[in-house]
Amino acid sequence: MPQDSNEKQRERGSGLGKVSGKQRVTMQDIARIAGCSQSTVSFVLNANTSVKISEPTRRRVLEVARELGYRPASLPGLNRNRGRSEGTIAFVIDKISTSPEGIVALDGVRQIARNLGAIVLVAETDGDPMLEPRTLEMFIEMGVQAIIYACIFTREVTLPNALAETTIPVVLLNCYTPDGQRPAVVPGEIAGGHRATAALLAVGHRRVGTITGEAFMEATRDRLQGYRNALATADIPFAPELVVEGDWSASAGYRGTQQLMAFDQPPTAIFCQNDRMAVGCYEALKEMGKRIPEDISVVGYDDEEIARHLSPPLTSLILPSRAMGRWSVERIMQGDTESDDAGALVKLECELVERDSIAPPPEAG
Amino acid sequence: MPQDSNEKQRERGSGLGKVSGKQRVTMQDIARIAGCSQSTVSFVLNANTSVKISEPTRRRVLEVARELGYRPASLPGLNRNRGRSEGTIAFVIDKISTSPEGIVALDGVRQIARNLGAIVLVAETDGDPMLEPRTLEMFIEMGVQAIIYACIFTREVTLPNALAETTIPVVLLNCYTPDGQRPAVVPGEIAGGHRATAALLAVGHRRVGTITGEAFMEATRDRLQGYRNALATADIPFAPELVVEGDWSASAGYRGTQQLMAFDQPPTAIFCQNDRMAVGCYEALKEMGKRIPEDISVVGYDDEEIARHLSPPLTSLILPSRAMGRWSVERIMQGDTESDDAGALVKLECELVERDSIAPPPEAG
DNA sequence: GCGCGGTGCTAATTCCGATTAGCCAAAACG
DNA sequence: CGTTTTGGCTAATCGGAATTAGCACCGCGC
Repeated sequence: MPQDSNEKQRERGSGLGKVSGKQRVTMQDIARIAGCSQSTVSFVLNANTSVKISEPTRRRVLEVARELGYRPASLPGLNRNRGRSEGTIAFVIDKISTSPEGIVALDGVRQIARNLGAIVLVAETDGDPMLEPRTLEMFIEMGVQAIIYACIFTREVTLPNALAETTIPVVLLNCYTPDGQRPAVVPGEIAGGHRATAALLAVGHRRVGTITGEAFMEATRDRLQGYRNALATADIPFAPELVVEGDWSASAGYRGTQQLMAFDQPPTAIFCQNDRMAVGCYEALKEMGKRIPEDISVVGYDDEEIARHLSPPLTSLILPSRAMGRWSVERIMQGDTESDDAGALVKLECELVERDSIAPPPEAG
Repeated sequence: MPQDSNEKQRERGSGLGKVSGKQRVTMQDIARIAGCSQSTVSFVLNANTSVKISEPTRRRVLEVARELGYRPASLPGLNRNRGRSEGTIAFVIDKISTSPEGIVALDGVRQIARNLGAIVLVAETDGDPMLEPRTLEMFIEMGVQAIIYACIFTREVTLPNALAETTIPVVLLNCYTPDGQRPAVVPGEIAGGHRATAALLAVGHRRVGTITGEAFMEATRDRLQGYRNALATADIPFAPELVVEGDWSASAGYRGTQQLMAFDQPPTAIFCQNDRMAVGCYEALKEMGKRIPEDISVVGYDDEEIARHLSPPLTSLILPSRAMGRWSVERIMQGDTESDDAGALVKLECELVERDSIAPPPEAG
């Protein structure tokens, strides 16, 4: 009876477009569009090596699968009723235990997720080349709603295959891809370096030293860039000798400070590009009998717990970890509706926390 | 052919008992044992109301399903090869961000899990009465291999339903049930309090004050118990006035110390039941012009980061968080083979870290 | 004693996706 | 030039679970 068949078709087809498209995307659908059999789709999607699939076919299948937003329908027939891992967001990070930032970012994620009733699943991969893909694949198979891929150090990453190929929303936190394949958030380090330096310039300092992190790290480059920008803005020529390379450690701060203070014209302020180095800086200055901030001003970066407990309390910049976490979730949610400019790299501001380690330079009164 | 059928049965049945029983438990299996059809099992397990099932049948099915440890086999054909969430351990904790212990415990878990190639999934529930069960159920449905249920404060818990009912291994970390339904690890706080006090008694102190946490907390009770035991062991009568109730905060340590030192016969040593209170204790003592450890000895507890940075460095006790994490995973693994004494409550030792805050009492020379 | 409806269940079907076996054509080989 | 190999793919089938349709039985009113 043709009418029956028509009716069935209509029923099936009606969900096309938006309307929460009743029908799940199945391997059959992909096969039809990609012009191959369901089996082939199965092989491709499972990367089953027991059967060879040509590269073009493989790609076509992958392409279509992505376009249709295929997901293993997860369960056999259960697809429709039980939403296994619906409402869950995966937070995958390389290292979470070593520094507080990861945890703070996670906290931001959880705050927002909580409001939405979403469960946040966390996995730490140590950047392990075996563990990480396995973890990501597992999350995807599991059917999480979105993945937040975070790095403990701000850096460029090549998107893991699993993430490059998946159709579920992915947000990069504290890392980004060169081609902006996925939305990403990082701290505005250049602006931060600028702000830290400007805070010193604002009260009259003209010779501002800085102790950087390791040269190869982006945070170092960017914070230094901000430092230079601030000097330029204030029409102060950049003096290379006032830049000392450190390695984020307290002892590097100690040595760097000694080096800076040994000049005939030592700086009247030091911008330590993280708080741990500021600790070493404090120590060196106190050994020299210098008072902070009367004799010399200091600014840190990262606003770690210790900044509050130094004497005097250290002016520092807050890494927007929590805000990045929040942004990620918000981005995921809005992505549901408007997912056009997928590849925007967003930078969030590093706020300045003014404490008592800055004062006008001695001469400037 | 009866032989064939026999063979098949043998094949199926062979996995009974240990031997990792190849075959997954299917609805068919449940149906056979419960004496009904697969459909019926499906209806019962999905609480599908479109078909009526009598209460006795329903219960029988549920019972059998529980006994066999039924799990939705998850995927359609995937059952055999791909272990979706096989090799994953769920770590569910109430609060992880607020204090380092949770993270350290997690780290211990991950260390061991890593060696086994297992992925650790973390979820923080805030102890939320809605979120927690949802999270646990999700993990169970997801098919994780085991669940570690952790609390940030040592305490007795009533096992969430999801955990009480599930057949997958569950370990309690830093909490336990009164009836020992599941294996559990907690720190040996009584022994710890004993050890802290004994360290003071060993160098000659006879009047040892202590500042406790909040009275309702188990850690407080146990550490105090250890303190009393140590006194008793050294044949020193317990003096109630030397016990001051605090609340774990630095200011409680400060006030408690003032209170203790106001006696005609002030103590020559103070056991602060956590490091934060020891910070307040140090402060109070310094204000009074007392030297540590020459005039008065101090012991902390928890060995937080700050203990190392006090002046003089504080002798403290390490919470065995990492060890508890490790123990949990090991327990899970051995549970595969020998799962008899399920309900053992294991206490792990709190190690004493000797630094420079203990010396013999002034008079005792 | 006969339809009638409800309860409790099952047989049969269906769905998604994995897997096996094997087809076909092009490449390599003799 | 015929034969074997092998790369690339599909048809057919299978398995777990949901679902539809409907069967058997029981009590009930007439």
